[in-house]
Amino acid sequence: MAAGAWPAAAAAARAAVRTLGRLVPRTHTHSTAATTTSPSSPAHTLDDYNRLLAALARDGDGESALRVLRRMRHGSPAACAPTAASYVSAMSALAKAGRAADATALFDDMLAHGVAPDRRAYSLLLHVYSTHLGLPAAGLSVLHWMTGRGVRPSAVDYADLIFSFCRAGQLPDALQLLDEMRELGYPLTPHVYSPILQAHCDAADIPAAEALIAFMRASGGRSGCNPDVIIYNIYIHGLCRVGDFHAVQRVINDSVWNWWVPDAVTYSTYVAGLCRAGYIEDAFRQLDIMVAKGLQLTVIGLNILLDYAAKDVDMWVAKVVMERCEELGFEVDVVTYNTVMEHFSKKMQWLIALRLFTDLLKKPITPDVQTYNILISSLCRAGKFELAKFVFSCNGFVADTVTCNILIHQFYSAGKEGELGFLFSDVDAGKITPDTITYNTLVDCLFRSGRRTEAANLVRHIDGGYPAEPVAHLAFWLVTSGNVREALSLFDDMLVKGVALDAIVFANVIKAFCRKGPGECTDMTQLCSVLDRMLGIG
DNA sequence: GTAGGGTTAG
Repeated sequence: MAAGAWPAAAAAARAAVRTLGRLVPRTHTHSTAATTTSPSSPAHTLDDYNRLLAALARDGDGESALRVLRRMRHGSPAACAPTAASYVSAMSALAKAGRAADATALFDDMLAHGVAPDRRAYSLLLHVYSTHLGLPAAGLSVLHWMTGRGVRPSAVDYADLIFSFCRAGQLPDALQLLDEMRELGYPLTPHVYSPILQAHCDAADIPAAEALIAFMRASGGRSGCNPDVIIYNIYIHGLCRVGDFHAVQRVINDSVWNWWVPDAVTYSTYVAGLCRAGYIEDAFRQLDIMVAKGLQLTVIGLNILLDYAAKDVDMWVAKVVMERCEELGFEVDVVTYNTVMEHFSKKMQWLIALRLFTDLLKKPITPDVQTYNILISSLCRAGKFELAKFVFSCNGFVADTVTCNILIHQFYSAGKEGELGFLFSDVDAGKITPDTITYNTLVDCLFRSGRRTEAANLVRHIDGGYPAEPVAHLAFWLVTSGNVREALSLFDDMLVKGVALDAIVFANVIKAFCRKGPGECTDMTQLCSVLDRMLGIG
């Protein structure tokens, strides 16, 4: 699907660029010449621009879309002023490029340039607010706004909002919109109901899920909203989560009477649920049943099965099952390899993990960052630090924060922190951005290797000073190592700098005191006085 | 609109 769409989009973009190449002035200095040579057909030119923008939207190339838009505004001929359609494409390109906030800014830009938004523009703005930015309330105000301006929202707009309210945990708002849709005569499809059902299932509220499905069935006749296979799959997943496998079996048994046919996802969900609950044998039994029905386990189902089979039964099962799946022509993807490699890595079987990695390279599967991180972690755990460094420096591998965290932890644990230069040079160059876990790990490592002052200095300077989690780690270590006075002066210093003590710091101080050993009474007294000082009441 | 994977914690 995606594989076909991309070349098509790229071809469309290329075609549009070719067309524009003839019509658009190449540089501003030659604009006069270009204007004279180009046929003066502004309508045609605008159409070409919009076709180009549409192609860029499909490609998610926000930067180029903005460039094209600028060119339309400032380049000549002036007749190419962007229309609502141009803005919609550019917004869509930005949203696809992960620049949702820029997309909403572009909508304002459109208004500022006196271009009236059309229905698509409103819908896209609503979509970006609700789905991309996770701000359903803002999306809802777009809905009211467009309604007020006489633009009737589509059923998709409502579905967008319902989905986004559900995801934000605001179920009552979603239900209210559903009512509104019904009152206004919009068609209610399973698509609209599914996020609501999902929300009930996520909350393990099975009675509510059942009520919703019963309601759909009851209203099914005329408006044609019988629950479909996806609805039942969501429900079955919910039943699996609460461990009611009898109900799962019943729902599947009753499927014929309820006009739906269980598919590969139904059974994969069932099998995965059984695995998660520890019923591995039942899982394999259902696997047989589904295969007998001509259904294949989906990749995701397979990956979950492998995950749990390896954990609970025997790690060799994972490798055998995976090889068997490949023989049977089941789809196997990078996650499958990562899952199995991780198990062998955790069991200290670095050679097998490495072997799986080389197998993967021979297949049309591309390893991702996680694959490399699992491999690096596995090699470090086995003490193969040179090999880990080699993998790190392999062509085509781009290390991320997790790589960094793994390496710091493992090299410090082995007393090899002196060899981390290769990593820190990438961090300094801005190729890798440290996160909270990086700093927590560094604090732990520095402290354990006896570099207490360095740990304290680090915490004082990162992220503008004293971020909560690293402070909590430092406090834990100071207390457990008996340096309570240093912990107190750390808190004093934070107070002076106006940094409040996060709850997690309190939690860690208490944990540290409780762990210090059997001298509970004296410790408890000291703990109380430390807490008083922290609260500023001592 | 349906299931899945990597790092720290003493």
